[in-house]
Order: sequence, then structure tokens, then C-alpha cells
Amino acid sequence: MQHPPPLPTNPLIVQSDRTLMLHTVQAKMDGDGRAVRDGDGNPVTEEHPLFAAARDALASFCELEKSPDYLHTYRITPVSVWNAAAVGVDAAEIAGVLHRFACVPVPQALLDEVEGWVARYGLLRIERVEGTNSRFELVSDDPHVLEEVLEHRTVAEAGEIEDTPEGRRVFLGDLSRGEIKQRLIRLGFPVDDRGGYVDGDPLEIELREKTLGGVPFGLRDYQASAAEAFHASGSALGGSGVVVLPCGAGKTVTAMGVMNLVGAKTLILTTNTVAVRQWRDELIDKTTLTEDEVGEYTGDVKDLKPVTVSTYQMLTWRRSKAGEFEHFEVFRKENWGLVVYDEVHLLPAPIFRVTAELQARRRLGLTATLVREDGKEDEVFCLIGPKRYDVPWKVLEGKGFIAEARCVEIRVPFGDEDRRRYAAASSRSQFRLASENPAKHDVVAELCARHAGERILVIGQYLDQLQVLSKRMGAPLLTGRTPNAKRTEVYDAFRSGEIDVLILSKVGNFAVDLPDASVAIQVSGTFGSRQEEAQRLGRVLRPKADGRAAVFYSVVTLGSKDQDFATKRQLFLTEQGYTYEIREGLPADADDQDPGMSAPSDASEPDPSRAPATIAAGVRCRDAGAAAPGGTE
DNA sequence: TATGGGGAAA
DNA sequence: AATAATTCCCCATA
Repeated sequence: MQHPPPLPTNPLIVQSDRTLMLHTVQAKMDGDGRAVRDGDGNPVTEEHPLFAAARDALASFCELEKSPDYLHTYRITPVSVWNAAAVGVDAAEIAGVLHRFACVPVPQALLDEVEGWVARYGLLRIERVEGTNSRFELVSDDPHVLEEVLEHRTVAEAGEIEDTPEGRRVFLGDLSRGEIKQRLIRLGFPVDDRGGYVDGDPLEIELREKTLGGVPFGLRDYQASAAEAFHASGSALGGSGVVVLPCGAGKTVTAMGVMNLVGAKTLILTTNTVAVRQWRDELIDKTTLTEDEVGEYTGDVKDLKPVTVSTYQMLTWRRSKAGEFEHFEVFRKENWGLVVYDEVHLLPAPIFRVTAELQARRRLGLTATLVREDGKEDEVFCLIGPKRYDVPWKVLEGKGFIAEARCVEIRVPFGDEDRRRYAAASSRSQFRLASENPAKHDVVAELCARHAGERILVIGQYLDQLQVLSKRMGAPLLTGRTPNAKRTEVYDAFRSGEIDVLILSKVGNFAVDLPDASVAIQVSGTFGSRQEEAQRLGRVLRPKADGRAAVFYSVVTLGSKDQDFATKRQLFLTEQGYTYEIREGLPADADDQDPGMSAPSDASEPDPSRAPATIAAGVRCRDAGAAAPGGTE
């Protein structure tokens, strides 16, 4: 295979320790090829012309690890490569991307390693024993591989081994199918499960052409593609796995597309009761399913219907530590044709145990990110299935399916007194002190003033801090304690415009019924939780009627742990192509072109005088992700 | 039928 | 690694 030699002007460095470094900027040159310098003699930089393309190409097989301003660090992991392999990316394609963007030679050792990982996917397969329904065999085209993994006791014990003249064979029952996949992936062998599924009790599910409310309805092209990529025409090549779509891109609707293709009784699992009801309402509104066919199974109501929506907690509940999973037992008796897992990145670990028993059912995972804070991506991979489809956020933004968004990090210094307290504090309390820095309050107040007339959410982590803000802004505060009735009341007032500012505790991360807003101000967050950041941005991504961009502010304390964790939280969004403009303190109105102004469509020109101007330029890069990785067409 | 407390989870 | 808040469930009251 011929690859172009590395060009010194390329943005990527590939290291043999599996980390990749991507330059976001390059030195700006004048017509004579000399570096342009500013008034102080410092070189001027501009966004690297290949940065966006490289970022999007890398997204399909790497994880972004760090994203300081000028140099982003990625890591190639086995799971990230297997997910790519599962959608048909091969080693040559990965090597091609690395070579295309590299500025120094790509280490051969790494290429070999990646090739080894890609080759491992599918090296072991699970196939159904012909003529049976629930008997399977672990097979490999290479008998040595089978011998090799059987040397591990954990693997040998999970199957039934038979010695035949042709060699040893490994048979699996219905229940050991998931177990052996878990054990094998821990040894570095991702199994391609072609065992197929039981069809489940048939149930006709058609999509309406108009919703009950009379709104014309149909799958968007990417939703239909995602559904088909998952279903794979009903073959054992698909039928299980994860569809990755941004918040607001219509995961529920995509699931309806899948339900239509599968056409069988469906169990939908989600994170909380509010989400359960929303699923139910949506299903009745947009499909031919009737009230009698869609059941809610929660603490309040226990309806078992052909389509049943329940929560994860319901599934894993038991009376005592040693007791049985009573609700799961109820579900287990039903002949489901499809199980839908909403928000797979939040799927609690005990659900994996339960899911291991459900390998005979088709399984659809839905999520905005494959990244989990607990590092259990491999469990998702082997028990739910590989990634079947994804669309980068920026692509949907470019098509107007989600609102354009600016992310701004505002760094606020401590007051003198607080700085001393911070310095003297034990390292365990420093994060909280920095998070609750009262200097943030002025910034929040000012931001709210600048965005007057817009719907603004202020989201934070500490109730004390939020209470102070609530008083100061005269805005209502919603916490986990707020009763449902009060919540609804406040939501209504916010929706109608009676209230402009809403202050939210962690409820804001999950509340699905939260009204639309165009500005979010984050004042504190959970350590380095990337997915929380994504959820919060998701709050403002619903397209705006007037087409205006959304703004997401993250207010952090300058030079503190708060700032460090904020950087970590931003990783996922950076991976998705968002760029954070960094501001030290609140810029004066004049030189600040628009976070305050609500002009809907200007501001697409980067202001070269602004601090990291080249970074800011990336924010508006609409078609950055046009070459969608992971798509199946 | 609604409300609130307790416990557990992650 | 760690913290705080939140969620859910069931059950007991009214």
C-alpha cells in the first residue's frame, strides 16, 4: 500500500504509545512565506486548514483525551478500533487517515497493533447450531485461536466443550452467550455474535404521516439510515448495537423506525419516570400504536402491554440483597422481539448482568456518546452491541437539525480574601471553594442582563450557590426537592416568557420536560463529567424559531481546580467539533462582539483581535463535519 | 389518591 | 481518588 510521505505542514503526530497529537493552528505566513508577527513580535496563528478534516476523520476510531487550545490529544483504544471495525472501517483505512494527516512518520508498531485489533474483531464468532433455537457455537476460522482462548479457565468454564475428531468445539446455551462474550472481551477478543435472535411476538407498528396533533411527520434521512443500519434487513449481521445521535436529533423517532422494521413486542428501558411518560406519549402520537398497546411500568403504574416502557431502576430492584429481581422476572416471561436501551452512556452496571441473559433479543442502544465515565465501554460493546451508526453533531448543526451553538468559557479570578482561603484550604475542599467562588455571581448577573429577553438557564451543582443566585436574580430555583406540581408551574411560566431566567440544580441534567432555552450558563459542575457537559449543552440545542444561535457559557474560577475540571468536561464536545472561546473575565461590551447581543445571524466572522482568534473561528465552521465518519452509505 | 419518609444506588 | 445531589423504589400514612 502506497502512502504519501508525511508533510511537515500536516497537523498530526502519531506516537507509538497510541496517543495522537493534533495541531489546531499553524503559523500564519505572508505572501513571501514569512511568519506574520503581531505588534509584539509574536508569531500570529490561524486555524490549521486540515484541522477540521483530521478531527472528523479521527473521530471514527479514536477518543479525544485532552483539548488545550493548540494541541489536541487523542488515544486509540481497542474498543474504539473495534467500534470502527464493526461499521466496516478496516486497518488500511485507519492507516490511510493517519498517513494523510501526519507530519512525521507514523510508527509501524502502532499500525501493526491497530491491524491486530481490527483483525481480532470477527476472529471469534458465535453462530447458531443449525436446526436449533437456542444452541450456539463459538467458532473461529483459525483453530489455534479457539485453542488459545480455551486455555483461559474463565472461557472454558462458560461453554460446554466437546472433543471431536476435527478438534475441540465450544457450545453455548442461551444464557452463556453473553457471559462468554464478556469474558472474551476482557482477554482482548471482541466476539462477532452472529447467533441471531428470536423474533418475539409480532406487533405491527407503523409511523403516522401526521402526528395526532396534525403535524406532518416522517423519518429524516439520517434517522431512516440509522434504523436500517441497525436492522440490517433483519439478518444476524445487525439487530443489536448502538446508534449514536446528539441530544435533540430524535433518538426516540429513530427507535420508532427500528420498531417499525422489527415489528414485534418491544421493551423500552430509560432512566426515569418522566422519560417513561414522554416515550409513551411520543409513541402514541407518532405511531399507529394505541393507548391500549403502550404500557407504563413504573413505581406508580404497572402496565404490561405489547410495548412496555420502564426504568432501569425498576429492572434491578429487589427486596433484599439476596432476593430475586421481581420486576425483571415479570419482563423475562414476555416474548420481546426488541429491547431499547435509552441513554446507554448512563446504563447502570447491574443492567449489564441482566442484559447478558437477553442476548437472544434484538437490542437497540441509544446515546449521544459512547464515552462512559466508568470506563465500561467494553461491556456496552459486547452486551448491547457495537456502534451501528453515528452522525457528528456538527453535521446536524450544518443541516439545521440542531441549533448552532457557541461555547464560551469565562474565567473569573477569586477576590483577594477568597484567594487566600483557597490557597490555605485542603486539597479536597479546594474544588468546592473554586466552584462556589462568589465572584461568579456578578458575571452571571451581567450575562443575564446582556441576554435580556431570551430564555436563560443557570445550571449548577451546589444548592447553596444556586440559592444565592436565585435570590440575587429574583429567579426561581428548581432542585430535586421541588415537587412536581411546582415544577410544572415554573416550566409554564418560563415557557410563556413570564420568567426569563431559571436556576437549575442537577435536575437540569435529566429533566426531559424542561422548556426550550437559547442561553445556558453553567456555574459549577461534577468534577470532570464529560457527559454532564454534553447534556447541559443539549438543553439549548433545539433549533430556534428565528434561527438564532444558542450560547453556552461555562463560568469557572481562573487558575483553580475548577478551571482544570472544566477543561476535562469540555472534551466530549470538543471531540464533536465544538470550540470553546476562552475569556478572562467578562469582556467589556464594546470589544465583545456578541455573547451579549442577540443578533441572530451576524457574528459569523471571527474577530482577529480577540484572544485566541483562530480558535474562535472554528466555532462557526458549519460544514466542518461534512465527511461523516461512521455513516453506512 | 396523594404525600412524605427511608433506603439504596452510582 | 473524591463530593454532593438526585433519583428511584416501596411502604406507611391520611
